[in-house]
Amino acid sequence: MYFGKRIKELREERELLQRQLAASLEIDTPMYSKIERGDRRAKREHVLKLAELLDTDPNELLMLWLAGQVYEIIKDEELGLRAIDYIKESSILSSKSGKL
Amino acid sequence: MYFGKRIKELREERELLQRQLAASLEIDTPMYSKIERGDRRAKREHVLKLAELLDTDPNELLMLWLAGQVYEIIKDEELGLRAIDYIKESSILSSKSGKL
DNA sequence: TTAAATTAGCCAATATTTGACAAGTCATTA
DNA sequence: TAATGACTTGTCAAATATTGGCTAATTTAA
Repeated sequence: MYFGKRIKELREERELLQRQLAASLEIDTPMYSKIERGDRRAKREHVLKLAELLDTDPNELLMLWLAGQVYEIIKDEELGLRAIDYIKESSILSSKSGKL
Repeated sequence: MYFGKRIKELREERELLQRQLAASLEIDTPMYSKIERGDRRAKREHVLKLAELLDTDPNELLMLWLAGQVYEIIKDEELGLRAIDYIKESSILSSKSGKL
């Protein structure tokens, strides 16, 4: 499950149209369509707004949105998994102790 | 240990000057300095070239370089670690089975 | 103090991303 | 079949971000 697929799923459950969500996000329908298909990246504010509009957990959407961005970086990289393991190990995120 | 810090370490071990590496990479010294301090991002080709010039494992440098980029995305995000855990779990990387 | 090495700040060139539009497909219905 | 509505595709210019290079400042070492 990835971000675009998830918001499409939720939109269909709520029986909303792309043009309705697009209007709420103040973007045009083609743009929204592209976000749903992963062709364009949603802005952070759009993710939060979508969680509202779709009445769903913003953290779930944010997490999927972030994962998508990280994936974009490592998808073609042999060492991608090792790199994210390395980040986890250095545990700089939770401890706020340093930077990469 | 992060990318910039590591190449600085290696450079000093080899007793090389920034301007020497900069010249080899065909960028100017201030630019190289910024890469070392994490102010600017090295290009992938620069990473490989640096591994050569510093006579070190290219995979180590590439991994650190990737980790730095991933870190840039999640560093200020509460959900950053969950996002990378999610990527690992979905194991789309090794299996090449899908996308986020 | 000098000179070399490194860093900081700025700016223009370049690249990437964004949003908008027009036109297209596809499915449904009159 | 024709028309309508929902969604998608492609293209383009505007807005943003990134890059590289220059000058000047700062730090370091002799």
